[in-house]
Amino acid sequence: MAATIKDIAKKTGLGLATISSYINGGNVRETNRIKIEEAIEELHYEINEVARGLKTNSTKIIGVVIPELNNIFCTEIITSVEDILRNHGYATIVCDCRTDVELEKEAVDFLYRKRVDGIINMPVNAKGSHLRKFKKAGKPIVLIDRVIQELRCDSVVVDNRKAAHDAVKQFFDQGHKKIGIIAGPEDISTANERLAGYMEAWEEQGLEIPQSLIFRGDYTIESGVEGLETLVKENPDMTGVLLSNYEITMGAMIGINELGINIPDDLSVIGFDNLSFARACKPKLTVVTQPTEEIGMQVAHLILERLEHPVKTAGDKDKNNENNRDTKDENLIQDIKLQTKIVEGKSMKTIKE
Amino acid sequence: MAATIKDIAKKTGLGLATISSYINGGNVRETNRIKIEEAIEELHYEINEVARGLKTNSTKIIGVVIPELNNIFCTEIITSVEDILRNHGYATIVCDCRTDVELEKEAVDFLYRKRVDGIINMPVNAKGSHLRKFKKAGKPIVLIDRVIQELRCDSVVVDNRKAAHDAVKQFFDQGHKKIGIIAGPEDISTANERLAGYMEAWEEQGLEIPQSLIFRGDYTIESGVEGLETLVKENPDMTGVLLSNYEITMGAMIGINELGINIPDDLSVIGFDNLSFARACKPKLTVVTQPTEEIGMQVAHLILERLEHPVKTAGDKDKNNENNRDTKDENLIQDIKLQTKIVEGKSMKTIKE
DNA sequence: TATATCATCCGAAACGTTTCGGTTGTATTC
DNA sequence: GAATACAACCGAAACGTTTCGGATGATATA
Repeated sequence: MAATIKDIAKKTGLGLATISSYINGGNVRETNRIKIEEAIEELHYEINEVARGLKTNSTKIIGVVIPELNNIFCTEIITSVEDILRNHGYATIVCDCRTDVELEKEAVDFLYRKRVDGIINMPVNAKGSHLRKFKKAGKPIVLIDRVIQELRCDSVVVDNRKAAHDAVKQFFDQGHKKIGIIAGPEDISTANERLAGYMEAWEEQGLEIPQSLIFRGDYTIESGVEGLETLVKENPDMTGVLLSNYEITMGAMIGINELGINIPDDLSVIGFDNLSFARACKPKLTVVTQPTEEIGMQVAHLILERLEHPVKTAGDKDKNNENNRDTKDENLIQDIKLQTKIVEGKSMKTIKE
Repeated sequence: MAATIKDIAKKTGLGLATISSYINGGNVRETNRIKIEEAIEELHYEINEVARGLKTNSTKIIGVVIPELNNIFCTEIITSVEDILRNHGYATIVCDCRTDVELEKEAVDFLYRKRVDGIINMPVNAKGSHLRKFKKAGKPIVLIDRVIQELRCDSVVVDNRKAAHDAVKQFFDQGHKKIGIIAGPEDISTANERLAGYMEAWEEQGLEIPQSLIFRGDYTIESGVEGLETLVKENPDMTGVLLSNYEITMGAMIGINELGINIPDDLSVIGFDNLSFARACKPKLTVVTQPTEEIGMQVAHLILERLEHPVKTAGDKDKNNENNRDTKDENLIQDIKLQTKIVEGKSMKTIKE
């Protein structure tokens, strides 16, 4: 049906190899160049990337597996990643796995069968078995936002512990004593790190944390609503609360709205991410923001680097470095950690002694 | 490197065709089944979809081209589409074209070269030349949200005119007289339809619209901020405003916040989309909501239908129906139009006579 | 003019599947 | 036990590229 390189060869009277060479940037005689271009135009020839991929054993596609497409933190990063990869000739297949481990594995397997050249993953949890195929095949893997202990590979994360610590410290500095947190689920490392930062700030004050001030949500809007209502009910004396991701922040604002709580007079809050949302809240929210665009840039550059200088797999090593096996790889691994910052709003009250 | 069907054949002593048949659900003797499965396990065989795609001339991939990944309206729809397609054995490649016509064309061309089986597009503007290749190749196209006049193909849209009309009518019903709108850009059909609905409601009242009440934004947060500030400044007597998409709604809320305007006492508003955001606003916003999940479902089913019963291209027709050319196709085309609904909040004031 | 150099061109083989048409072997029927 | 039916099996060709090694022709050099 569609025109092939053979049709072009036939039409121009040239050989297959010549057409192929021309298409891939090779030189041909001027008269032939014209003939080829005319034939391409006339037959509506378009290169068949499937065939090319089979032959070259590289698809120029990077797989991206994220827990949720419908999540601004993810999409901001992906937008940034895509931009850079596209400018380097790579396309992306984005797979949303609905925060489901099964679907995540399916997505990774699917991408493997599609023979993508590398994979970028914001993992659902801290296990990494689903990525083993890629590791074994020597194809680059870059993790976003969450690291996987059992799988050594490049990653880009933010300093979650410090982010939460600094936010909670700000509460203490402003004279707050009862500071709550709506944390994320236990199987997500960022959630645990943020909770750890929260605890660390308490420890610095030499204070014991009342357990009732910690609510474990699951990074959803609903858990934000529920968390806020629970915390407020169980801690009538709570004066501040840290909302540990964007969905929880939004959920908490809904709860605050419905309960008729006044910010910052009744309660001070520090939210997370999405500056536009923070500005649209009344009063404007103080939030911790993550450098999503920067994350995307780092991720993209990391994987491009690996695509050009692949890490040797164990099988490739020659006799010389049989002893220091893997050490080279290990040394090459890059763990990039970026810093968050706090953008001041009007949701924080200063409590006088 | 990676194991192939040949390796399995060699290892099991069976023929190539047998392995292939087994992989595709064919029957083999029980003893052979075990041998094959063992070999697959041992050699870590994974089917090569690139090779399969070349041979079968079908990739089981649907391309999705949208103006912006970083847009909740888009991602909600895609999430829903993806879910259904995946359950029918199709994967998706999502391309964000940054609301740029050039990039949109590049994305479509890219997907064509990748030989995707069909394409779903939320077009940047009303021209459709970028999709011609797919039309010509007889591959299904489904448009979302915006129709393209010159290109007859399936589409799923919402009744934008009625959506805006009903919202504005509600303002009039509540006694408002000076009702503004922050509209979208002129080259996007939904923006024009919503503006038309706004005008229609005015006409029903037999009133002339002061031009100063109409602000043309571009569907971004920034234009929402700017639009609100402009409208308020130029129309001190404006009592209500319709915000014609989610970004504009958020932007307007930022503007309202910064100007210290009280809702609904100083100004009543009706926003668009994203119910969670509406609930998080203070007071809770009244919004027009679009059925994103339903849109996604319809889109997915439409393209699945077409994949199974492809429309005949002009070239395929035989002599018998040479006269009624294309009529069959035309009749088959489905334009699905869905309705929005208004979710009441507390951002609307009733004005007494 | 003869030789060397170099750009351009070429066909065949290969990538890993699916599929066609045909062969083998087992079970069923008479 | 022969004839029949049918499931299971098989190799070769094909899908549309890239690439290898070599052939051809034009130009520069002697």
